[in-house]
Amino acid sequence: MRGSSGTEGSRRATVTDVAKLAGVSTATVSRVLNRNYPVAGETRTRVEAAMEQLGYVVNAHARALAGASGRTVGIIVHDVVDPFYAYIARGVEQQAAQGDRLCLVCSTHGDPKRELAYIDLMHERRADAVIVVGGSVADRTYTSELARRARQLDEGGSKLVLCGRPSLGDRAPTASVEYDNEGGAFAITDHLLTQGHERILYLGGPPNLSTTRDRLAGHRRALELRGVTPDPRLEQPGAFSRAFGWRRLTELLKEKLEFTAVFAANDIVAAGALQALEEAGVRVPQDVSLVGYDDVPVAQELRPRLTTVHVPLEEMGRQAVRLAVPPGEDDDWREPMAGTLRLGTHIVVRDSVAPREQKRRRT
Amino acid sequence: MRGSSGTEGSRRATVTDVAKLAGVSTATVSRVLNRNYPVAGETRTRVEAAMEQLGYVVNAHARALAGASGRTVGIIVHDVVDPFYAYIARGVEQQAAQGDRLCLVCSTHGDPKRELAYIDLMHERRADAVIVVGGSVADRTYTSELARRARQLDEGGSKLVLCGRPSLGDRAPTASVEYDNEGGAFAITDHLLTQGHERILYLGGPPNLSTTRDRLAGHRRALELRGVTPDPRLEQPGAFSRAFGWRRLTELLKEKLEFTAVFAANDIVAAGALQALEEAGVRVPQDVSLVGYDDVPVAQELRPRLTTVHVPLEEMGRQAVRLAVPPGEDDDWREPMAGTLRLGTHIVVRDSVAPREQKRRRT
DNA sequence: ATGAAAGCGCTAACAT
DNA sequence: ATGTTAGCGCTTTCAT
Repeated sequence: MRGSSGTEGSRRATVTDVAKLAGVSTATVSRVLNRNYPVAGETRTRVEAAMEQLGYVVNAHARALAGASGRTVGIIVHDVVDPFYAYIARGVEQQAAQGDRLCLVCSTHGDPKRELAYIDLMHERRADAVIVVGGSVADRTYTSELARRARQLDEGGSKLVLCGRPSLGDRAPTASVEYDNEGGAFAITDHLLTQGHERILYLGGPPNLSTTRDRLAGHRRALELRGVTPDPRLEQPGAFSRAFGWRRLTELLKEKLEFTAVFAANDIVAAGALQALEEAGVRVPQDVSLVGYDDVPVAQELRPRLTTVHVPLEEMGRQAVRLAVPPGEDDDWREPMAGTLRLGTHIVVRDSVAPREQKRRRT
Repeated sequence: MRGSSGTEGSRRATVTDVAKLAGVSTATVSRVLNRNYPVAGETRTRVEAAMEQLGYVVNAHARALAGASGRTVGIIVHDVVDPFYAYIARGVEQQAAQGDRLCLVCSTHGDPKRELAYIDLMHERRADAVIVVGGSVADRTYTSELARRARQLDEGGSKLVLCGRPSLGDRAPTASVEYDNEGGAFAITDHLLTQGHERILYLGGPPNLSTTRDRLAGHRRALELRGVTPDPRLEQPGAFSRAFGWRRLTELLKEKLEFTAVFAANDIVAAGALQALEEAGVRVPQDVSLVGYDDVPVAQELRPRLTTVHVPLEEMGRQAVRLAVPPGEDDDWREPMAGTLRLGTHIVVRDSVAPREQKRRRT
């Protein structure tokens, strides 16, 4: 077998090779490639045969350099295996594919520096859009760096899209897809309140992340509205991980902190919390009620099935792409959609919440 | 704010602009960009200042066209939200990032035609490696199309990597990372057999997929070795979805099919099966034992916690990249690793299997 | 240490 | 309908 490792023999075929073999000009080859211009049927056949014979594969770099779009959208997440991000990524990918685009995907693992670096990398690739997903840290220099990139991208005709985080305001030309994070938190805390719970432990989520701040804000607003005085001990942010949920709650249980319900910052944290409760012999929901956030599939696998807030993850991903690139099949340049979008959330009631009255073991 | 939408005003800055502003040649700009060649400190500073001032962002397409690698690896999965693929993707991404590469990711949703089309798209992008993940269908023309692409890629100095599927043999120049699929299935069926189960229902997995065939093969081998006659009614492939697991098992239960254990084709199917069992009032593991495959996180959330086969997903992803591109930090061209790799699997015993003797409700 | 110039493979005017 | 040609933005000999 030939060419078993790159450096020898047959160079890749180019339009010139194809043109030569087919006895036409490179322009003609380009035309059959792009089906944009009339080409005689017989010529087309000849060119296609030549391509086939040469195993010709068009060079997207050359094409992009010559003026065409790179047909790429970039997406930057914390972690591709986290279902929150995975579902958004799925929406992005789906919508991108519909516009005949490929996705560049990368993970920052929560490091804002990496996020900025990846934006640059994607800009270098001339992505049509760069979508940064998930909460952002509240940090002056980070924010202004981000804004700077938004401007750079925009000047080059690309778009920075914020997905699931607050807009940068008019400080920068971005599109953004948000969801009613605060509202969802309000609603589910209210749900707990309605069931008679007042000592609600808020557990998990990086304290500096916009996501956490918004959820916490909704939580507090609900508390206030019912005249429940917030207890700082009951606010225990930390991380968005199962391990954190388990560990912190285990400690808290050991410390005999009093609460009748747990509001986990997301479903993953809830899974960890549930394990901690289970191990401590605390029954859910009879002894303690538990809710999560996001409504990712694991919520349905937990026992009891988790009451949580549904977030339209996949839809957010799709909209993020729509906001930045023309949705049509072909290359038509009808302007992309609006500049900012806010999707709704709603609570999904399952089996992890019970009225406070049923409890016996805790206050 | 300027340039709010592409088509107007300031074109993107190029090396030429930078060179002009810094009062040097484009060659010099290129040199400071790549840090490959000596450049006077003072010159470098001046060039960097110019870049900063112009908001210069190098064009990766031009760079790639001029001969550099595109620093991209492509990965093709069935679905990015399926944890089996997500974890492999994570490994790929991680290893790619280590080599300073970005990942192109796309989903076929199980359609081989799309898979082939995506390979082409990635080839057009001149990806250093194209990694196709997951089982493959047994289809003559598909296989030869795949082989053809492997050859094309190889001639161009890229590599097609098969991850989690059988190699194409010497029909084509590919690298491949497999895992002991058959062995894992053998082991877990044997585990069931050891507990006294003989009527084991194999549930789920597309029948035409290599993954299913291998798992089923291991399952049958274990059965044979113990002299258990296989009952065709007990082999119920179908799909790799929770919905399938639930639906099919619900039907089977209704038909009073007799079995004392269920071997779900993967953990997701197991989740569906567990729900069906639960709804039918069948206790797991007292009445029926249940096992899965893959050992993805949901296995630990199910109640009872699922006994399953661990597959080194992330590691597979990492190795897939190593096989195709030089692992080093920098561009050194020490040859990539071996051509084919087979990783081990092992069973993880949790709480979803009990000895047959304990049962009362079913034979 | 730096500059000049020749491409890399393709597309898009502009001719014919 | 098809051919000619001039770039796109960068890297890279080859000079100096």
